[in-house]
Amino acid sequence: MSQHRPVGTPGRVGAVPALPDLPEATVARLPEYLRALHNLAETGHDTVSSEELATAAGVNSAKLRKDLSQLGSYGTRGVGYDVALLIDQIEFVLGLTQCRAVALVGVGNLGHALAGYAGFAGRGFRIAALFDADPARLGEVINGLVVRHIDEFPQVAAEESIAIGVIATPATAAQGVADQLVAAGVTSILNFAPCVLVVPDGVDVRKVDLAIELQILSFHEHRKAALTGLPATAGSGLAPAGAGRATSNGSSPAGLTALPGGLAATGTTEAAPTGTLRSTNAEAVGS
Amino acid sequence: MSQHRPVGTPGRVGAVPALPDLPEATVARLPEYLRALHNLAETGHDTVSSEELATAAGVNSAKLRKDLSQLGSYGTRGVGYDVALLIDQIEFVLGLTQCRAVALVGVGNLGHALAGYAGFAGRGFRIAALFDADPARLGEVINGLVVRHIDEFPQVAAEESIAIGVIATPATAAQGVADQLVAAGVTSILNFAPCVLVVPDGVDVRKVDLAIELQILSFHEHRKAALTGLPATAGSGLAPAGAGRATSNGSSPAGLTALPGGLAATGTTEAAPTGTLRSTNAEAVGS
DNA sequence: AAATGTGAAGACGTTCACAGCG
DNA sequence: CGCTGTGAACGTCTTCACATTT
Repeated sequence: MSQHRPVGTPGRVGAVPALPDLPEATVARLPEYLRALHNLAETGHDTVSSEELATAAGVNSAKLRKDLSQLGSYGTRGVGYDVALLIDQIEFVLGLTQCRAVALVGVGNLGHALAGYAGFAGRGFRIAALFDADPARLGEVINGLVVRHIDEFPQVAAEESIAIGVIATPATAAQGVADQLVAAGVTSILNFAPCVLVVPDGVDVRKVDLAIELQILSFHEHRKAALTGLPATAGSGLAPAGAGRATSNGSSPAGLTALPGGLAATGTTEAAPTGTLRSTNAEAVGS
Repeated sequence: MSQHRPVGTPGRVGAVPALPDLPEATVARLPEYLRALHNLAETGHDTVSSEELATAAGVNSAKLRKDLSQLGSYGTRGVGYDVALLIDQIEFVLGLTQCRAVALVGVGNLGHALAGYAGFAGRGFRIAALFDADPARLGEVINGLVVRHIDEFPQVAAEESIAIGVIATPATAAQGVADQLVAAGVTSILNFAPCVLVVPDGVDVRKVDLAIELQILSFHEHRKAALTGLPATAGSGLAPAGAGRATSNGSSPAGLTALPGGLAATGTTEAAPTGTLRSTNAEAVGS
């Protein structure tokens, strides 16, 4: 709480400003604010109020203000935030002032799509190299990049200054790949394989597991079905204007449902949690 | 809290077990436990201790025990948990006893990969239909499914009992698609488009944004670079066996970094915990 | 008057440590 | 004795409400 830096006179001297250590929850939302800000900038807005920006980013305004205040941000009371300035601030904090080179390992179904994903480019990242272990895939060209053997990684990583790796291999190969990446100096990994990665301290791992996301939704479906009793279709209202309420979620008593027998269902593996958003419900229509 | 159901005698009679309303954080971890349990089951384990399962799932044992106790789970003191039983329990709670039909909208780069993703099948989900708005893509067959026009959604949704939709369209189209899905009775949406969706109450939305994940990693890269002072590559130790420590994360003094334009921020840096998983460091090698 | 920045309160989540059971 | 289950302590995140500033 009391732990602020001596902001006495703001960034005065030459090399003063370091990175404030932001709460993780805040860090996870900054990219969202950034995206919203870029949208606003393109729409010709010069300033935004916390209310407007919060709505655009899908959070409430108090949270947004607190988040921005963490970076010692510069809003003007009575006016709002300067869009361009905020963009610079956030991009700086996120380390996006330089385009970062990332390596993608595993060019299967998903990896292929990631390699071709246009969304990375405009957001500060460049896929600098593709790797796989399968001899059959080596040499293949995707989006202008040749697929190389994973053993070439150390060399390429050094050449391209790669510090971030994306793993899109099968689960069985993921840990081995992670070890190779870490050994070659990678310090951040985005893991799409449905498994837990063990890495040394100082290496950050984030995980994206598609099946897990669906399973979480499944839980809520299950819950909603139990509450309403009727799993029917029901064409509810559209989103536009005053959205209608659907399930109340509070302290209502849970519904009952029959238990499975001695079944042994399907599935096999999955993955981890996400620090992402949850359901939103405001009144304004999106775009 | 304290809100459990009378679990007096376990899942005995016919319709006893209701859904406790679990903390979201717990729900988000259950799929991870489930995956670990399936792995254990395949390896011939009949029981697991909280310690073992926790390690396999990448969490600490106290958290795991608390999570499992929420579902009134059945561990045996002095022994551990029955693997098969726990699997059933968790699958039941997550609503995975039935295979759920999901619709995928947007068969572009990413959507294409999702349509072909094998990981869903074994995990309780079936992609039941594909949609797009682009006439050029209609009729295309992916993985045995024909791409249909989004306007056919209501009809197909009714036929296939679809309650979960996956949006993999460009951001500009996403809100419109979401409205269509909701109007047709969809109550859960997994959104891959980089935008905020506005939906009525009672509809759950989860978002997966690949660029955001990378941006979060970028932040940590930026921070680590500021701490070490040297953004060089540096091949650290391998992960296998006794993992080596990389960055010490404690109270090391913060490094300074030059600011862009006329910004000014200050402060000390420090390591922060994550809501989700973070770097792990145990000694055992993964698989 | 309008909107930011922030203490303080509250909700939520995690970790500790041990009682209690097998 | 080993391991689960859980009360209590602790820490983090969110929300409220208002003093402060332009």
